[in-house]
Amino acid sequence: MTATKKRIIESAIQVFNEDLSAPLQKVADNAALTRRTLHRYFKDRNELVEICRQAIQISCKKAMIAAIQSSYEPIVQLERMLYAGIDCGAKYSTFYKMHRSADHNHTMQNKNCADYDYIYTTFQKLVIELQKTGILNPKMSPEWIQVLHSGIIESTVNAKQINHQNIEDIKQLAWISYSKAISP
Amino acid sequence: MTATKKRIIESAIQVFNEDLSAPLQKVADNAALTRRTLHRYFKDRNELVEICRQAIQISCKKAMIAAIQSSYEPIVQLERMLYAGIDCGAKYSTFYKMHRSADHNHTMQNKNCADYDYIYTTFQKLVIELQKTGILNPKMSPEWIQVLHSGIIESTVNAKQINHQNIEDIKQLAWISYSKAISP
DNA sequence: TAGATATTTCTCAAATGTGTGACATTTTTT
DNA sequence: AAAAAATGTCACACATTTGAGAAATATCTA
Repeated sequence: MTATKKRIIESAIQVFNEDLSAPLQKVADNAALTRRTLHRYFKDRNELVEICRQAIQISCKKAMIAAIQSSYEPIVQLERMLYAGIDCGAKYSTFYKMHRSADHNHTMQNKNCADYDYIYTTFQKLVIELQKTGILNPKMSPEWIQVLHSGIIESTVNAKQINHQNIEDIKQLAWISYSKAISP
Repeated sequence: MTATKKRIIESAIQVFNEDLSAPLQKVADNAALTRRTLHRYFKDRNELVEICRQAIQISCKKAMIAAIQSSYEPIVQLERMLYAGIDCGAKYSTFYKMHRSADHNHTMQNKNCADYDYIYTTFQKLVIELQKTGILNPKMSPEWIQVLHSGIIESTVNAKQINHQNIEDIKQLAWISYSKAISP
């Protein structure tokens, strides 16, 4: 994959994340190249959108699975999953929404869906395990803890835009806030 | 304002919230009426978008200011501001973004900007006050506590869509999570 | 520097979206 | 039930967006 193609995809992800029907001219401007060049790399708009979705899936999946496999300690796994989501930034909320939107047909035949499920059943097992050992609040459902997880990630995306703070500081703030929120 | 006009605006807010450049046909479909009817109520697309923005501002401002004025106790005010945001739902994140986007020219001449500032300087004063009295964690900046606030609201929007839980239960969960997250 | 490759510029046709007039149909009001 | 008001259907002009060819220009590479 050429550098230009990557550049277009990153630009498109940024633009489409906040306006899926934005004209391709916007994507081209954002990537600092012409629309004609953009059309040489992608058959049509649909293909570009689809490739963006794939790129988001691949990078988020990779980060989340690496986080899960980076430790055997549930609490460490949970912490690293949060950091992985923060590293994905705005992509994460799209990833999250993709498998939950009403029109999405979630099926195990689809590799992406299967991986998504692996990630979130693992997450839920982690949470239940930590609730049993008294580390997490047993009164909060795993589902709530999960939406909170993505809400905190969303917060860090906003914090980055507004505050221009050090990303490591933001990560620490996020983990402190999150772990306190869900502790008994 | 007729019921139809309201219906169109609510529909448009839903659609534009997730895709600002969506075709008007989508708005019409979502409101279960024809594009022709939609055009009878609004001069053009810009007018509809602008009216949606006004509607969001009015309803969010009203809810937030009422929350502030509903008590003299800072911690109660903070709690009610969270509930007010939750009641606004998806509108809240648009409201929040409107005054913070890069191209928005934030000026005190504009009533909406002035009101927004009133709400958020009040919020910050509240937080600083509560940090002084040891109720909130003094190590977290008011800015972070604010992005967390909107992140938690975002979480409740997702929780509603996914879990179809009782809204009052979600509010309680949200407040418990938030207050713990920001306590010392 | 010469040749290959990538990008831009300009152009244009096709597709899609927007706004409106004329008239039919439905719903509401009296 | 008749009149009035609101909504739908169809047709159309116009604007914007999309996708691609052809040639000029820029960039990279040996």
